[in-house]
Amino acid sequence: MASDRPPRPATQSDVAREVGVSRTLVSFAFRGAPGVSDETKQAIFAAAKRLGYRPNAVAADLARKHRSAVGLYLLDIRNEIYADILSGVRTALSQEPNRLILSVSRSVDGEDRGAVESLIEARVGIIIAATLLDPDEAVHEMAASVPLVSVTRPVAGVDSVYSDDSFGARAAVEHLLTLGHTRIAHLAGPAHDGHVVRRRSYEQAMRRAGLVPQTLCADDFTQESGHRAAARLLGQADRPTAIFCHNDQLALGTREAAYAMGLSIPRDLSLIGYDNSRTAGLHGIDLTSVDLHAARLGEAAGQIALERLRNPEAPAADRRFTPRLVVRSSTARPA
Amino acid sequence: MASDRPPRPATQSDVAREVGVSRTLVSFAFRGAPGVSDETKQAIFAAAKRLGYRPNAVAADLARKHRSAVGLYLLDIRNEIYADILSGVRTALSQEPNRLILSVSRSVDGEDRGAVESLIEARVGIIIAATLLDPDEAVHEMAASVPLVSVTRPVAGVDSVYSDDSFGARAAVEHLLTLGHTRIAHLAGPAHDGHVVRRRSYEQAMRRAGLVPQTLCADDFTQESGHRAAARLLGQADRPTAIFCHNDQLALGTREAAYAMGLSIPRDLSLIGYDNSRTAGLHGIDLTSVDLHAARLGEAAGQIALERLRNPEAPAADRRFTPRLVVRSSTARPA
DNA sequence: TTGAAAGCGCTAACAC
DNA sequence: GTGTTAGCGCTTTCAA
Repeated sequence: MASDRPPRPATQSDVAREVGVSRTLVSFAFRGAPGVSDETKQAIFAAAKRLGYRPNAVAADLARKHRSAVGLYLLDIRNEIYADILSGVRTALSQEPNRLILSVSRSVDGEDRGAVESLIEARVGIIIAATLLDPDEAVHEMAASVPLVSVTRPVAGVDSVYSDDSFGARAAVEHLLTLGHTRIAHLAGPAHDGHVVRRRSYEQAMRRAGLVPQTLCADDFTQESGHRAAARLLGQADRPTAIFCHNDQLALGTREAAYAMGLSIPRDLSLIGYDNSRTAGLHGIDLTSVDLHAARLGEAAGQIALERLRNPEAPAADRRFTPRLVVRSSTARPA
Repeated sequence: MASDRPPRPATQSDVAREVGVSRTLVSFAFRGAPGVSDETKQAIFAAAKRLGYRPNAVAADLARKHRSAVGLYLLDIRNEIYADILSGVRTALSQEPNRLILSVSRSVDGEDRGAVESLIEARVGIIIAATLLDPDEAVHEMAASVPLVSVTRPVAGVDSVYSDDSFGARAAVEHLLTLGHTRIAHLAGPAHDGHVVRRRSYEQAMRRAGLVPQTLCADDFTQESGHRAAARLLGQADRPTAIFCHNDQLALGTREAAYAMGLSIPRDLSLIGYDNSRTAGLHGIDLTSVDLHAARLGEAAGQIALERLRNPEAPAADRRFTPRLVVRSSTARPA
């Protein structure tokens, strides 16, 4: 109800006046700083409650010299790995008092400086960014304004926490090769800096096996784009017997496209995704996928962020995790 | 690189000094306010760029009288409907300059005042909350500190945007009744205020049909909880032939539990979810589900928030949408 | 243990 | 079109 809301929210001064102490003490009391007697504290909290006082984080942030808030940028809220990364970051920060400010990209198809800018303007002390699609120079530019931890993508000279995409992609392709596939296509996302590792690794593995790589780029990383792109790929005369997709969403889209064309998985088409999302493991989906341990990446990123806040001059961290191929029944020998 | 970062970020004053004008003009220029000559504007932007100036949103927020930021609280980042709600809210706000501040609950199992508090402390002008699990009084308390729009849950006297859960649940149960089921169980989430509508509606529909309702509450709204609860339910001697779940995640967990016990869907068990998430529509999942049009709820909530900001005294909005049962192949006549 | 006072970087009257 | 000025609510020395 709008009507019974006070016109002006209570401030520290109001509480101080009510109790008959100075603002300083109220400030100390609320931050749990030492030097306030227990009685005073009680009186302050009681008065605060009476007045409906809420600390103003905006004002506190402004007054504080040291910026300790952590900004977290997430590329795609519909992709589970970002939820996992968020959990991981929270785990890492849970013991610390740092505030976490979230920023989710509004474009699924590429660079979104706006979302990161808003974090910079919110004056966070450090930004954890998962996943940056911007060109390397742009990332360096951002990192010049505020410390940055890049998650899922290594950037030279910038704190980076990522999974070995080269290893993951190779494992996927080799799995298909071992099964006897030769017409293996790759469904990539749009080609952004730092997002071509899986693709390059796929292409290398193919060439090393004496095969011709065929890469198709989807418009973005969503299931819908995957569906569209896969429809093209599968409509070809000499269609591939296996497709390795940049992520699970593209793979799920591919799967729908295949079924829509009357193809069966894995009989007519073997399929591999990347992320090992919950959906991939569902009965009836059983999608072979590469697990990049997103929650662990997030946790590591959170720890690195805290260290960076403590020590701005330390050399850039570079933490690489090894992914794991999870084989399910979406892959089999070619017919 | 940490080393080439300036110790103190540039401020409006720095830019003003560099250009040789007053801070006011810099402020006006950056906000696009009228009254700054084009030349001056150019000079200001050039200087800002040179100095690496970034507006400080924290300071701006503090100085501004009128709070226009919109805070969005999301209960569960892993549930697609919240991503849909976010999209909808963004659509509604896209024409307006209001900043959107996100807050995601850290507990999936219940009330999370902390996440809402942080929004209050961030001094947002209004909070859009999806979904509040707190008791009614608690919601009223929050709404006393800051205008609130409750999404997916109607709260008397508070702006509410929701879907007709009673209708949705009835449609689900009636679908199962029509198919000939009599042992229909309901898998609910934990019983929170405002989250018993689907359950009550289920129970009513059952009684009306002369049947005995059997409701089981999962620990929270996740797939894992659904799995656990369903395992109990399906382990019974006289197990149900159909289960209507509070949401898709619980339904997917139920599905896994069923398959793990060697049951087949829909042959041995008919299953209905709620949310009509993307996963529900995948080939091989084909989950019958109730679509509550989350994106539309989000958009309506965004619009209502903007109106409330303009007119604090207007009577509380109450916008109810009608859901739609989407029948797929997870439901069939009992064996 | 407490208080006074000087900002933090910006906005928004208001005056020129 | 441009400048002056008084805060916004809080933190944080520094003194008492």
